[in-house]
Amino acid sequence: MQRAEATRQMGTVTGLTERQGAVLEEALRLLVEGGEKALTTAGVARAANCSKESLYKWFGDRDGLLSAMIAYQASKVRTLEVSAEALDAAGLRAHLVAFAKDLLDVLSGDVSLALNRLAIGQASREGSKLGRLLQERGRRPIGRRAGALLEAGRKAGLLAFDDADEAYGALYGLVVSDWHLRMLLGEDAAAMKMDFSRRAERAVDAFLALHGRKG
Amino acid sequence: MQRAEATRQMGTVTGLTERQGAVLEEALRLLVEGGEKALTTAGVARAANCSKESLYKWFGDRDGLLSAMIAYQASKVRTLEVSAEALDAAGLRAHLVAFAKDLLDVLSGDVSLALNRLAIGQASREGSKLGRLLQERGRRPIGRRAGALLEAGRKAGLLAFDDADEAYGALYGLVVSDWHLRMLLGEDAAAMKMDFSRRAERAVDAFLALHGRKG
DNA sequence: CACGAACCGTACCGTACGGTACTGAGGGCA
DNA sequence: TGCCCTCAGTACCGTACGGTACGGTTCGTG
Repeated sequence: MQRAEATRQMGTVTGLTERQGAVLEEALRLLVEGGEKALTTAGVARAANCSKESLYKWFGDRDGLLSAMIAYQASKVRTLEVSAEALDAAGLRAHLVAFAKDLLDVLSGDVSLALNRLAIGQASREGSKLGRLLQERGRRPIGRRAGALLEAGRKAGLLAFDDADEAYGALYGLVVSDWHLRMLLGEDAAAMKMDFSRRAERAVDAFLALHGRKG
Repeated sequence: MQRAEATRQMGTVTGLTERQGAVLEEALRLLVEGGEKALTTAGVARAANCSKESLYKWFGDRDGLLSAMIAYQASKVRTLEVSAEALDAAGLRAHLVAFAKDLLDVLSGDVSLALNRLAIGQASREGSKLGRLLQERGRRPIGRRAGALLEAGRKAGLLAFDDADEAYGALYGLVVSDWHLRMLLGEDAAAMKMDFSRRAERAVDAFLALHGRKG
């Protein structure tokens, strides 16, 4: 029974057993608490009550463990798809504000910050494998959600822009500005976190002033 | 004579001898080439033809060396002050575009990216001492230059905004968007670097559409 | 010339990490 | 019952790094 439970797959996507997911969970906890330096193979094994040998069997080597952590975390964050309902101006604004607030919440999350720091720290060597993984699994889904929303807004005659990527870039910049970098550099996220809603609304209003039709 | 030259101060600000500056230069080169992993005390000593003992005498410990590298690099980047001449609309736009292009150039520079990666990698532990140093020495001078420019634009009746910080945040976001993070994650900067001028102009035009007076 | 300060080169030490090998226990399966 | 597979726990190895100590050299100074 215990054996069967351990072998059962977590989800069809990840290809990990529940046991392995629990190990990755512990690894993420260690990373959030102490940074990359605290993420040693012996430490993960101890924290997760497993042997180093199992770690190497499951994930290959330390880099494999790091990649698995990113993939695992990305698999947990599900971006809700925008409903294709008919949009009016107020609905579009509400959707944009919700998107902006979600974006700020995700970027300021402990795990997100820790994984971004990890990938950035490794970006100089090894062809930035982790960086690409983080981009594909973390950033691109968010961009797709925003892209669909912007496209829907244009189809409904509420937005005007030539290049969807450029419009999304403007929205992203207005929402995030340099906050992400400042949080990555260690500025207290809690102090900045106040009033994400207000910030999201101001940014969306500015974006609509740029790309909204008939104000 | 050679001794006297070695003792001469580089600049009144840094408090470093030329020899020490040359050592930091080599350390920065190593950091840019191989990332933090390549920045070992033995490696710096070998590359700079100095002894590890001297390194520890001059900079205290490894963290002191890292801090000195940031301070040294910041002392080299001098932000040209905006001339307080009378501004017209075209002049303001030109100044803003120049600022935006400088900002993109600085952020995409090899040394800047390497130092940001270094500080971000260390942000989790030690209270992010390097991160704060990088903010104070690197980011704040740039912000002051932009702030002065925006204030001059408002005084000349060319710009309208309530909060200068918020206006600067919008300008920064429109110019940089997520490019800085993507470069930090290892995305090829050279491929993105094309057409910084064009990007700066589009961003400034958007900013002026938001905060410019009489368009 | 003699003394001392600064410094280079190198050898050295303790430690910590990544990765491997071994042992023993528990449970599925015939 | 006996076999086998998996895994936890631990001991082990090689390496690499931060930091320290020492011998030898150069150069300024009295």
